[in-house]
Amino acid sequence: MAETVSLTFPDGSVREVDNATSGADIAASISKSLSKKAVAYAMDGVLRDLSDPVKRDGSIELITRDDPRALELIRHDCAHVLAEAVQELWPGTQVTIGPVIENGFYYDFARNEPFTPEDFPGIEKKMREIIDRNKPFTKDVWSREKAKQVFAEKGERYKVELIDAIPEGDDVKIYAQGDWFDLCRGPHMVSTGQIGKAFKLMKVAGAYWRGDANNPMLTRIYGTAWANQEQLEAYLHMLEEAEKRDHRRLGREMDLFHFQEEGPGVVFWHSKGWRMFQNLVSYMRRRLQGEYEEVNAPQVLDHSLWQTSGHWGWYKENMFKVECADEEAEDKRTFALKPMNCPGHVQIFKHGLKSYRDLPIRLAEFGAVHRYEPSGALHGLMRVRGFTQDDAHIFCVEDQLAEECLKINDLILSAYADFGFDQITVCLSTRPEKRVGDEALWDHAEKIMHRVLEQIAERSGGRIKTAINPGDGAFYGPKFDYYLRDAIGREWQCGTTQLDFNMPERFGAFYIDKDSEKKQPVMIHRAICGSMERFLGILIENYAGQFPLWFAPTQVVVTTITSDADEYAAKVADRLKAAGLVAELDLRNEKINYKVREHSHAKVPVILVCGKREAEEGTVNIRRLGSREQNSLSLEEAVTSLAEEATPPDLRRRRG
RNA sequence: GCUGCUGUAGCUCAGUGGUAGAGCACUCCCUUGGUAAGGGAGAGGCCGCGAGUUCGAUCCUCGCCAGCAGCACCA
Repeated sequence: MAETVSLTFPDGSVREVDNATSGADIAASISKSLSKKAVAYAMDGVLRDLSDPVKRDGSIELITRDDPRALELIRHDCAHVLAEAVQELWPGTQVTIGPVIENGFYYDFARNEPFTPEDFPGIEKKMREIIDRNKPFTKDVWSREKAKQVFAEKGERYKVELIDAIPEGDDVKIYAQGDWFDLCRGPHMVSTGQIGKAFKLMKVAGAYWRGDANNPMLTRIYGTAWANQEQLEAYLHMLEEAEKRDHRRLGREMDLFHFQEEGPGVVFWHSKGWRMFQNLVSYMRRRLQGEYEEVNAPQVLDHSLWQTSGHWGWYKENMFKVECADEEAEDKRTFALKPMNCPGHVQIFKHGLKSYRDLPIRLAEFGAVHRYEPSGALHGLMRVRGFTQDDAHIFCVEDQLAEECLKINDLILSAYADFGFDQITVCLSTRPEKRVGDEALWDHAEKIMHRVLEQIAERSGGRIKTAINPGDGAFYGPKFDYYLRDAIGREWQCGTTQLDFNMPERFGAFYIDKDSEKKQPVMIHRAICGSMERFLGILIENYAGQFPLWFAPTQVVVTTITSDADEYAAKVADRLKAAGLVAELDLRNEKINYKVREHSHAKVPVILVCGKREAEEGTVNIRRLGSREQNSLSLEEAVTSLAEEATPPDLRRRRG
C-alpha cells in the first residue's frame, strides 16, 4: 500500500517520497557517486540497511563509508566475515554472537579444539578472500519455526537458544553474505567488499556463554577494524604507547616495587615506590586535618566479630583465616585478617557513650586490608590481595547526611584535581532488589542523595558529569561512585560514598539523643583514592612515570662533568636537601651523556649539571625531563624556584 | 575460579634428549669526557616446583605454583 512520507535531509530540505523507497533509491536520486559511496542510512539518527524502505516521516541521512558512524558497520560486518571464515576453515564450529566493541569486535565460537594466535594468519587470509568475493549482504525475515529448524539442522544449538530469547513480536532477521548466513539484528553495509582490509585479529580468550560462569566456556576471537590502514596503524601504535606506560613495567624500570611468587597479590615496595606511597598518604592526611580523627584498628580479630558484621557468612571465601601455626597450641581460636575497616571503626565508636552533641564523628584510617581475591582477578597494583584504603566512617544523624555527602564530594573532587584529574563522573546507585533497612529509610536516603547529586552538578557548573545506576546500590544503602578519566581516556572508579543502614544495627551502635534515649546513628563509608596501591598504579599510568615535581620520588639529580666539580656538586645537593627537596648526587666517573641518559630513563624530572664553569660561577645548569634545553641560573635562584615548584598543591593553597 | 598461553641470569630474550648462551644492568681496570650508550676484563643460572618416561630431562608426559590475556568476580 503505497503512501507518501516526508523526509528531512541534513541540509534542511524536505522531500515527499513513496514509503517503499529505499535508502539506496534515495542515494541514487541524489547522485551517482553518492549511490556508490553510501553504505547505510540513518533515520532519525538510527542506522538502517541501505535496502530498507523508509516507511515513515523522519530526518534522513545517507552514511558513506568514511562517516564515523560507518565504523560500527565495518566492525560488525567484519565479525560476520570472521565467523564465515572460521566455519569455512573448521566446519562444525558453532557460531554464537559477534558484537561490536570499543575499537573492534569479537566473535564467540563453540569448538572442542580452541583457537590459538597461530591460527590468525590463516583466518585473516580467508577473511580477505571473503571480502574480495564482495558478496552482497541480504536480509530475510524468517518465521521462528523456520529459523529454529534451520539452525537446529545445522547443529547450531546456541543460535536456537538466541532465537528463543528474541522477544515475541520482534522479527527474526537473517543476514546472508553469499551462501553463509547468520541470525542478526543488523544493520549491515551493502556488501563484504566495503569492509576493506584495515582489520587485524588481536587475541583469543575464553568467555562464558551469555556471560554466566555456570554456562560452558566458548572461545572468543577479538579483532580490531578501521576505515583505513592509517587508522589501524594509529590504533596499533596507541596500544604500544599504552603498553609502555603499564605501571607494572614502569614499576620495574623505575625501581618502585615488585611482586614475587611467594606473595601473589601483595606488593614489595622498594624505597622509591614507598616514598611515593608515603607522599600520597601525607597528602591525604593533610587533607583530613581538622575534620577527621585518624585511628588505627587491629589487623587480626576473632572471627566472632566478623560473624557479627556478617562478613564471615557471605564474604568468607574472600577472607584470610588466621590461627596459631602450632598444631599443639592450646589456644586454637580462629581469627581473621581484616578485609574491611568498618567493623573496627564501629568498635571505636562504641567505646564509651556518645552524645548527639558529638555527631558527626568522622573516623579515618589508612587501613591495610586483605582480601582473598580470585587468582585470575589479580593485576599488578590495580587488583591485589593486600592493600591500604584511605578509609573513613562517619557516624551521624539523618539530618546531617546531605551536608556530609557534599563535604566528602568537595574533598574528593579537590584531591583528584590536585593529581590532574578533572574529568569526573559521579554515579548514584539506588536500592537493589536484595536489601536491608525499611523502605521509608531508603526513600528518605535516596531523596537526599538525588538532591546532593543535583547540587554536585550545579556547583561544578556542569563540569562534573552525573549519572544514575538504578538497582546498583549496596544491600545496606545507596552510594555515590566517583569515576575519573586518565590521560589516555580510561575511566577508573576510585572514590565512593556509601550510606549504611545495616552495620550500626548489627553491632548495636548508638548515641544518646536529646531526649536521653538511645538512637542508632547512620553510618557513611567513604574512600577517596580507594586503594592507595591502585591509585598509585593509576597515577603511574596517567603520568607515564613522569610525575610533577611535587610527587616525583626523586626530584633532582645533581651530577658532574668531571671530578673537578665534585665538591661543588655536593654542596649543591646539600642546599637542595636543606630546602626540602629529594636530591641525589651522581659523581660517578661516567660521561655526562651517559649520566643524562640514565637519569632520563629513570624519569628524574630535573637534572642539575655542575661542571668547572658552574663551580667557578656559583651557578647550576638545569635540564628538564623530556627537554633538550639547558638553562643556567644561580644556585640560590635554582633552589628557591625548585623548592617552590615542589610544594604540594594543598600546601601552596594554604600558604595563599 | 574458568579457558588459552607462558615460566632459562636483576631485565629483555636465544637455545639443546648428553647439567647452557647474547645484549643491557652489576663488579674491577683504563678513560676526566659540556647534556640520551667511551674501551677492556670479570662475576652471575637447581633452565618455576614435584613426580613420571629414559642409560641420561632445562627440553617429552602428568600434577602443582606463579605470571599474562580475556571471561566471571570486586558485597
